[in-house]
Parts: sequence; structure tokens; C-alpha cells
Amino acid sequence: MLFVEVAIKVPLPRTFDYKIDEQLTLLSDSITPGMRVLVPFGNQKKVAVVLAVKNSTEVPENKIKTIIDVIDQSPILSAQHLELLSFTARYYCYPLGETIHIALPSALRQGENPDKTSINMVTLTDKGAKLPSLKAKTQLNLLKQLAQSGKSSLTELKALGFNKKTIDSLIDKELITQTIEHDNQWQSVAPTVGTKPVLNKEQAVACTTINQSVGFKSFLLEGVTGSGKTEVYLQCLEEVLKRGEQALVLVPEIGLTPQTVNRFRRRFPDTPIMLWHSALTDNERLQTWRFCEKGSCAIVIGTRSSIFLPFLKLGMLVVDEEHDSSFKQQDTLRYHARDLAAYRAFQHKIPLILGSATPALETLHKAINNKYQLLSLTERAQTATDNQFKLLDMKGQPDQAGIAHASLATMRQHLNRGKQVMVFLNRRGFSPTLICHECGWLSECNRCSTSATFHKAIGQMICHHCGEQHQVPHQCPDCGSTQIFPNGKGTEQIEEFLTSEFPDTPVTRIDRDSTRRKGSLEKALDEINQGGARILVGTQMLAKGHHFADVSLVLILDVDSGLYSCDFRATEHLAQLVTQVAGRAGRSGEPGQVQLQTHFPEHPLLQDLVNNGYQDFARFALSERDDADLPPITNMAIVRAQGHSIKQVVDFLTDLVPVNGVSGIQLLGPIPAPLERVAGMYRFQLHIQAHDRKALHQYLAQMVDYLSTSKLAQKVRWSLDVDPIDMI
DNA sequence: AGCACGCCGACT
DNA sequence: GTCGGCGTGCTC
Repeated sequence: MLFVEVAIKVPLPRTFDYKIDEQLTLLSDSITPGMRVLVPFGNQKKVAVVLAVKNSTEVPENKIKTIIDVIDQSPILSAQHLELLSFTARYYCYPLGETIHIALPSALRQGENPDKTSINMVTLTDKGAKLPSLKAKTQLNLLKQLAQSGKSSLTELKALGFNKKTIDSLIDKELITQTIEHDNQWQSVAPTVGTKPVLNKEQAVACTTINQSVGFKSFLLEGVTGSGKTEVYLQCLEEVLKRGEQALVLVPEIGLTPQTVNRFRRRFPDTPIMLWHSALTDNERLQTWRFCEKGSCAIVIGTRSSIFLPFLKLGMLVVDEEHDSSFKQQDTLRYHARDLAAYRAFQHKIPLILGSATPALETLHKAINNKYQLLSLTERAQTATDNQFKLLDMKGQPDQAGIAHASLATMRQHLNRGKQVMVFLNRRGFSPTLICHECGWLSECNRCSTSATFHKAIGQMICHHCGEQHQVPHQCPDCGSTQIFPNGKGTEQIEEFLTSEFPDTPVTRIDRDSTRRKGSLEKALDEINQGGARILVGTQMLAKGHHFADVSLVLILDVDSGLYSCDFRATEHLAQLVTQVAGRAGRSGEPGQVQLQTHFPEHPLLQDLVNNGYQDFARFALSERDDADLPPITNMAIVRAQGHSIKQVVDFLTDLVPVNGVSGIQLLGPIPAPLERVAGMYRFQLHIQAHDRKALHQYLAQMVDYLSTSKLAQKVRWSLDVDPIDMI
């Protein structure tokens, strides 16, 4: 009698055993791990993935059921890939069946044939390749895009802001064609290399070191903005392609810009390069998955979830902007793609490159302890001098809309010299609250313990945590007074103020509100680079990845909120943000100026950051973490719980505290979450820390096991976050 | 998570 | 008499 152990998508921390029927015995020696089978589960049928085939089972005869059908002729998950997913499930204490479900493209989850997919690709015709002059600007842009990329999928073009109408009219003019591409048209990997710049000494050292490494090795490429990290990736990738191997390049969510992709495609024109991001259709996901698996795709540039793609012969992993928080999934399976990348590199015995101008303290800590090899790029390619930082003491400073008069004067100087100025404030909306002048009422979200943000342009109050919207009140709901005013500043208000302060200077705002429409971010960035906009106002979105050659002054308005926060990582994130924002200035030859408005100019971390740069700051901040016994010096996990009553939630967490036996574990809590109430639910958390990672995982495994039997656990919604990156 | 079973309240 | 509310328990 033969049995199989399978994983099923159910939120249970265990696997299930089934019998293989006599009639399927003929097939049974062809059943191998990684294949999908159809099984009865409760009173429903489910797709399951075979983990092991075995001769015996612990499950009593009266409980065991028989497999209905074998779906695959060959495994859809290799043994190595199953091992990656099972490691992920163990590490993040998440059910294996659910983990596999999250990793697989949806077609494969549902038991569909992996080869049954097609995809809409758009290419230039010969007529279109000549780039004829067209009246319609968007149509011409689409042709230019295709000339760059060679071919693009329909969804890729839509993501770039082109609509169906544009595509259809170009098809009518016979300038482009649409083809259905089936995934059995494998291409061989044959790299041709486009023109490439000469490396500077540091880049050359980095490339040589990486290219000469054998087996598993992690590198931290710590390179200041503009020092040419991408060029190092490209030249290392070239060696990988020459060996006929594949590579995965992980980028942050907003890093997947056409410029980045085009740069890779220009360098390796005949190499199949595919993209992976959230906007792909199910078919495109399946196709990319299969191309990777068959070795038909050489390079994938992808966001977080591309870490789960299967590869035939993976030769290198790159994580660009490795400090970026979008690599950590913040719900369900809370994995960190950068950390899983390290595991995959170890599995495949290949190099991993982590690149950043502002490495996460976790990564830096490993580099300092020689777990990762540190490679530094300190020379900026285009600028001779570094940017000049200035701390502007706001104590006693007159200001308007949160901008000091001294800052306005500096802005004027730069604008008069014909330069662009960037004003950075990490808070969107007009003002974070409305306040009643008579009774002191503050606008709050009904469902969260936070304020409702005033959005003047659309006349709405919006909670930035649960998204609830309502009309702006004309009167105070408490005392009926009409004396209600905006309290605090957001980007919308800064934009309004600067527009009136500099009436002849065009102001552009970039934040999630102004770029909600597809393609509008690209449009705004274009306008900035064409020089149309002179003053740029924005949030984080301005900080990441975009190059603004003509910006000579960066003004950072609210530095202080990052200095004193309950999240111990706040200063790290502030320093990364300041450094990244600063990197946007002065890239066209002369040094830029970065002015930080603060009430605490003497703060030691600020002083260190401004005088000695991020590299120095980070090492100082690490020593502070060491003193306070915080990550990355210690290992951490958080149990979060939410429920309708405080008692239920607190009881649930209190009950976890005495889970027995593992020494070297420190527990803190239950403590109220930083936002105690969100969307009407009360939130508390329990912090678990251990110096020894093994001890932490031993404890967590026991805890999760206990939770599956706990009655209190059924009354609340709980989740476990291993290596959390924020406390919310 | 689903889904069934089960034991109490307001309906034709 | 029965339809249906969601508390409890199980899934190889």
C-alpha cells in the first residue's frame, strides 16, 4: 500500500496523508513530490501538492481517504523549490499549504495545465519601425517605447499609461501588430552585449570580486547615490549570461520604471528579459513562471513576490535598494524577499548582491560581522563634490505653512539662478486634522485611534489608516461653532502656499493623491525633467529612484517626527529617507544643497548624519541598538492580535506568556499597538526577543502549535510577524 | 478558511 | 410545526 503526504491550502499547521487507489497503482510509481493531486477534503475536493510518497502512515485506517486523481505528469515544483517553500513556511511559522498557494501563479493553484496559456504581445511592424511622424503624441510615444523594448505585452503597455484606443489605432495604421505568444516557443539564452561604459576603480574591484567568487556568497554593495551600482549589476550579470545561467533582480515596488528596464534591455538586446509585478495578468504570471522554469528566460526583474519564481539554472541574485521596506510582505505570509534571497543563494550556491546607498542596519550588521562581504562605491560618477547639508534651527524662527522665512529666502536664491527646488514633506493631504477654535475638538476617524486628514481639493476627510472618507464638516460636531481650521501641514497645503508665494513659478506636487491616475506619475516626472516645473513638492515618492538633474536645493520640512518615535527603527528610516532625498539634488555637476528644518539641531544622530553621512550614522545607530539590546543585535518576533473587545485580545496574549520551556526568551506585553484602535478593532501585541535565533524559532514553533488548540485564539484575529520591520 | 452539526427564537 | 441565527468542532 502506498501513501502520499500532501499540502493543502488550509490555515492549519500540518500536512495530510492519503492512500493511492489500486487502480492508480499503475500510476503510483510515477507519482513524485511536487506533483499536484486532486483529493477529497471534508466534503469538498481540493488541489494538493505532493510532498512525499511513503509506504506507511500514522493516520488511522478509518480516517484516511483516497486520492481522486493525479493532475500532473511531471512535478510543477522541483525538490529544491519545495525545499525553499517549506523553509519559508517553517521560518515564518505559516502553514505550508498556504505558503505554496501564495507562491504559485493562480492558474497552477487551480489545477490548470501549466502549458495552457497564451499571451498578447505587441510588436512594431516594418512600417512602424521607421518611426513615422504622427500627429498624436501618445501614439508616437508608444512607438518609441516599442522601439526601445522590442516587444511588450499588452498589460505592460497599459501599465505605462497607454490605453486600448491608442493601441487599436496604431494597429489600424499597420504600424504595430498584436500576436498571441504561446509558452512553448522557448528561446535559447544567447547574450549579446550592448555598449558599456568603462568602470571606475571601485566598480572594477566590486565586479572582479563578485565574478571571481565561487559558490554561495553574499555581497553588500554600499554605494552612494550616483556611484553606479547598476553598472556593477550589469557587468556581473553579463558573466552570468555568458555561462548560460539565469539571474533574478529584485527591485522595490516603485523601482520598476521603464528607464530601469530599458537600461537592461539595451545592454542585453537579444536576451529574454521578463518583468514580474502586481499588474500582470494571471496568464502572464503563468507564462513567466514557465519561461523561468524551462530556462527560456534569462533575467527577471521583479518585485517582492518574484523571489518565488522557479529557475532552471539560477546563477545570481540581485536585490537593488535592499533597505526598501516593500521587500517585506506586511500581511498573510510576512516574508522578507531579501532574506529569502539569501536562503536561495545558499541553496543554489550562487552569489547574492545586496545594493543600497543606505543599507538596512540588519544588512550592515551582517557585513560588519563578515557574514556578507562589504564592497564600497564612494565616488559619484557625475558630481565632484558632495552635497552640502544644513540644519536649520526652527526654534524661534518665523514660518509660513511650516516653511521658515530663512528657507523661503534660500529657495528664492536657487530659483533665481534658474534651478529647481524640491520641498519634501512625508505627509499627504492639506492638514492631518481639523481643529475647533472654540472647544478644541479634533477631527478623528470614527473607527481608528487616529485623526482624519483634511483633503481640501476634493473636500473630503480621509483616514489614512482605514481609508474611510466623509464630507468636511462646516460646523464643529461638538459645539456647533463654525470656527474650525486646518491644524498641521500636508503636501497639499505646502503646494497651495508655495503657489501663492511664488506666483510666477510653476509648482508640481507628487504624492499618492496627485498620481492616482495611471501614467500621471510618468507625466509629472516628464514635466519636471523637461524643466516645466520649478518647485517640486512631494512625499516619499519624490525620494525614490528618480533623477532630477536640475534640482539644486532640497528642503526637508519635518525631520522631527522621525527623531522621537515609539518605533526604534524611526531614526534609521529617517536617515535613509534624508539620504535618498538628498541624492536627488546636484547631479549635474555642481553640489546641491540640502536643508533640514528641525527643532533639535543638536540631536546626536542628526549631527552624525549631516556631518559624517549615512555610513557613519548607521554604524553609530548600530551601537545604540547594541546598547538597547534591539534588532539586529537580538532577534525579534511580534504576535499581533485584534478583536472587538480589549479583554478578549489581552486575555489571548496573556495566555501565551507562560508557553513553557525554552530559555533565553524575553517576552514583553501584552502592550497596546501604536495605533490601538483601527477600523473599530482593538489591537495589542506581544514582543518576543532572543539572542539565539534557534531558541526563538523553537519557542515560536511551540507557540504556533499551542495556538492551533487554544480556544482563546478562535475569538480574536492574530498574526505572527517574524523579523518585523515596523511596530504597527 | 470552509462547512456541517446543533440547539434556541419568530414566522406561515 | 419549521426556517435560520451563528457557537463549536473537524478536516487525512
